[in-house]
Amino acid sequence: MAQSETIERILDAAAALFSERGFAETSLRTITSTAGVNLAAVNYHFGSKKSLIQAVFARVLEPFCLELDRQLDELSARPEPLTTHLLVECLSRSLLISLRDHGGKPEQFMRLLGLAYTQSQEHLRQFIIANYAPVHKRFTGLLHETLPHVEPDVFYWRLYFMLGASIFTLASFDSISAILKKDFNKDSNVEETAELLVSAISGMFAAE
Amino acid sequence: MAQSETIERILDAAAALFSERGFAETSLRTITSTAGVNLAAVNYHFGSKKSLIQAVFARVLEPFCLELDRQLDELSARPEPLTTHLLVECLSRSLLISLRDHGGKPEQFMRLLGLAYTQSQEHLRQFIIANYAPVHKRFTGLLHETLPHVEPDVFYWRLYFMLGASIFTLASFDSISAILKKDFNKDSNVEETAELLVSAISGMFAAE
DNA sequence: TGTACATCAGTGAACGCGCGTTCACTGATGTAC
DNA sequence: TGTACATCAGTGAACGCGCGTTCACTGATGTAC
Repeated sequence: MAQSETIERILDAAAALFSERGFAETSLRTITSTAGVNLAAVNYHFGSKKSLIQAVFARVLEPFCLELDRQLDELSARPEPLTTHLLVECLSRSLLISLRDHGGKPEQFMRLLGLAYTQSQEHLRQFIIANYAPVHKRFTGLLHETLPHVEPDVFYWRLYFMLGASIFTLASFDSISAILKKDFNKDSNVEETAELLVSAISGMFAAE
Repeated sequence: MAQSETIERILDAAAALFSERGFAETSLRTITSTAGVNLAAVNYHFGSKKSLIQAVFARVLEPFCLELDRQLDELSARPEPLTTHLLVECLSRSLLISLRDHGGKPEQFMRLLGLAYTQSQEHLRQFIIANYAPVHKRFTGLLHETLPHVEPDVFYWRLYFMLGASIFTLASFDSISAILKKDFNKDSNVEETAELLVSAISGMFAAE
């Protein structure tokens, strides 16, 4: 039996449409007609719309977490001590590399991540926590070690500041860069913006 | 004719439900049954669901922008020069004061603001820009004057970093503070968190 | 003061529509003998 | 090699349901004369 393309086509269309409009605003009919497959194919392959949403996230989070784990191995093997800036840079690099290697777009990834947090998708939050907690714990543990003077609760809040700044900005990357082009005739790209984010976030962690 | 309570009851219920679930996930039936009014009352008083969404935002943005304008007047009247920290603090204070004076909740306000940016509500973004651009321009203009060494495009990105960190964190305030209570037995309140935000954001603007 | 009318907030029931899901079915491919 | 059957990706049409909106209507209050 020839390997089916249908599943990949559905996932591609769903990722693009979810990230643009959100989950509730995207119907299975829009997804399947965009993907050029039959309406019933989603329920045939994934069982339900909820499971499709989770599958979209798994496909994008899996490579990212593997890459981050690998990059953290490399960084930890170095002789010199870790710094806040090195670790934040490592996080950013892992994201960009894993997306580049799997044909993903950072804007789309970040919009999806933002949706997971802001739309009421309790099943999705639990799915993400259940599957990707270990590498999350590893990263935040290492990062906190570089900031021994920062209290645990303040550190925790700043993690969310970092997450919010990153998700919000890269999720709106297209519209913000369009404004920059219009107002300042300045071209932007995701890599440079990620560098600005890394600097700003490092400054934020070092505050006070 | 006795002043009708219906409109206020609808706005209260809609603000609470929208901020918890998003726009598409909140039906007019849920809103009207929560408010204890007739289903048709929304279309009678507001004309459509879209207009109701805009009315919810107007009720919360109006007092905030007035307060911010007032606070900026006060700040500008002082003899000493403005600083980044003073301005960010002023923004935070205006938000908290305007909400306190009008019975609003910062978490709800921020979740709504987050929805406006992340859910595909073009009509809403245009409505907000059309109505509240002047005070936005005034604030960002003053803030940029305190950072003469920061290029316009970098400044613009950092504005979004600030916005993202604030919206994302305060929108999830309840769940984050629940985790802090559980893991570190630490009680949080919005005012203290806002102070942490102001410090972190000032550090972020001062980075590099 | 009394009456006829206008105004308007609010109502109950129904409308058509798009939604996620289901189901009986098709047809190509793989497997057992 | 040939045949019967199993497997499974994919299909077309229909299902019931909840949605936003509409509409004819009610009843209380305000206004003109």
